[in-house]
Amino acid sequence: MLTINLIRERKEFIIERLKVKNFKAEEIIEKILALDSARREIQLKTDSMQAEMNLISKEIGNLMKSGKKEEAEAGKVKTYTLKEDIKSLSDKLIPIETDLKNEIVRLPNLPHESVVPGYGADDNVKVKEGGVLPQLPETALPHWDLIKKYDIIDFDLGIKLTGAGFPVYLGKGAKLQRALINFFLEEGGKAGYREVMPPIMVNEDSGFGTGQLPDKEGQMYHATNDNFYLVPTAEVPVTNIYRDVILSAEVLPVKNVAYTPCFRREAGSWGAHVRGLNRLHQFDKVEIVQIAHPDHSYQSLEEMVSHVEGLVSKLELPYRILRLCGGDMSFTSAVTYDFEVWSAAQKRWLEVSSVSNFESFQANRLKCRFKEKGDKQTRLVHTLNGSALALPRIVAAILENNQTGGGIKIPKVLIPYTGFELIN
RNA sequence: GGAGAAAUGGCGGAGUGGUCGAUCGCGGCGGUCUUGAAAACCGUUGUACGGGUAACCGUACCGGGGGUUCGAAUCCCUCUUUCUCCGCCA
Repeated sequence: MLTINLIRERKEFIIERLKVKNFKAEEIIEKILALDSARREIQLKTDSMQAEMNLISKEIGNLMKSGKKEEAEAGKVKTYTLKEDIKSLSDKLIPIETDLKNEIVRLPNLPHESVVPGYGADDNVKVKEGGVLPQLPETALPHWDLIKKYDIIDFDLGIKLTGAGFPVYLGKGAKLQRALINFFLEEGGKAGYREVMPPIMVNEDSGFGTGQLPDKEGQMYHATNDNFYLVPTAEVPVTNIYRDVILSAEVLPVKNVAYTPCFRREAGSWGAHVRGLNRLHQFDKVEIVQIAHPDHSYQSLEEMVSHVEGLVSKLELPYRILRLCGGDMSFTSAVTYDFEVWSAAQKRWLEVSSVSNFESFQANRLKCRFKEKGDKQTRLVHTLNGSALALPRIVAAILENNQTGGGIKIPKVLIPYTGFELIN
């Protein structure tokens, strides 16, 4: 959520910037500014009426004390109409404030000045490519055939237990999941992230804080009896730790890493290119989250990108890093880097990580602020997060890229975690 | 799930209708003293919105929401959370 001050002061700038995200902001901004000035006008009136009211009440108190009952009664009479006026004015204020918030929430985050305009994946900018593309024989199998061959993931069983998109990991398949989770958490710890194990259901306030609610309501599983949402990513509970919190500047950046299963309804668009592990309703992910000083958040972003790069290269997966164009970025992001790994049998790049700086956009919703030592004013922090990493497509790439006649080779760094070198 | 008690500033803890944004203690910050530190002493100490170039001023906030009253931290209703006891339970 953009701050009202920014909208007031830099209207034209916002409109220009949002064009990069192909978002037409003029109309909403005009509406916001009109509501905002209406709000201030009413508040000014109610505040001064309230001040008068407080004054009269004090006088009545004093008169009562000194026994001047009649004068006190006269004072009371004065308040009756004043009280009614205040009530009717503040009743007007409520819908204005609601409308104002509803409108502000519709504005996406401003893309950073370095973000290029564009409409989709084709306009993204390749920043870097690493690793070696494996040469597989013509007989190489896609991962959905490999998992059947070695009996390590069962989709049909998942359909029986729950539904499509809820795979059951078996034997070495399950151990591989656990190994990857542990590997990612350990690497996060080495990079200075505190490990967090959060709840995987969150309340409405948390959903709002990170921007899933109200817009993306349909993308989350909703436990309606208790009004809880299954988390679509650990970003939600972990970032919300800092909702309504004022940090002191010395503790920044705050770095947390968390593993959670992730639940996404992802209505529509199921077909050939989302076969196997390419898209699931439930999957595992390790997420890194930073709360940063606004002056240093881009340093944090670069650090996170190189952390993720370290992970994919340690797993010996060919990868490329993209900077998303305006049109392909999320609503809340200011800058996003996507990581893709090469899936050799599908002959496709698969997105395995998205690392973003949200600047103060989430912080403003979260009311997460910090204070400089000796400073009276609070300022909004910057929040950042990134997958480090999401498991299913990493598994798909490992399975496909490392297949041999004798089985699937486990990347060296993972062997201490899996306890085996080969899936056969 | 049932019965009872409670929720106050960073923390502890007063305050049961009027000058209370809130006594006091601890902590934090600034200072005096000291070669330095500690101790002692003095001062200071929340957030948001609005007005003002600023100094500053106004308003709101005592778990959340609503009500009674000229006036609510204090009374009433409701929700949430915590604690104690009982029940159930991995």
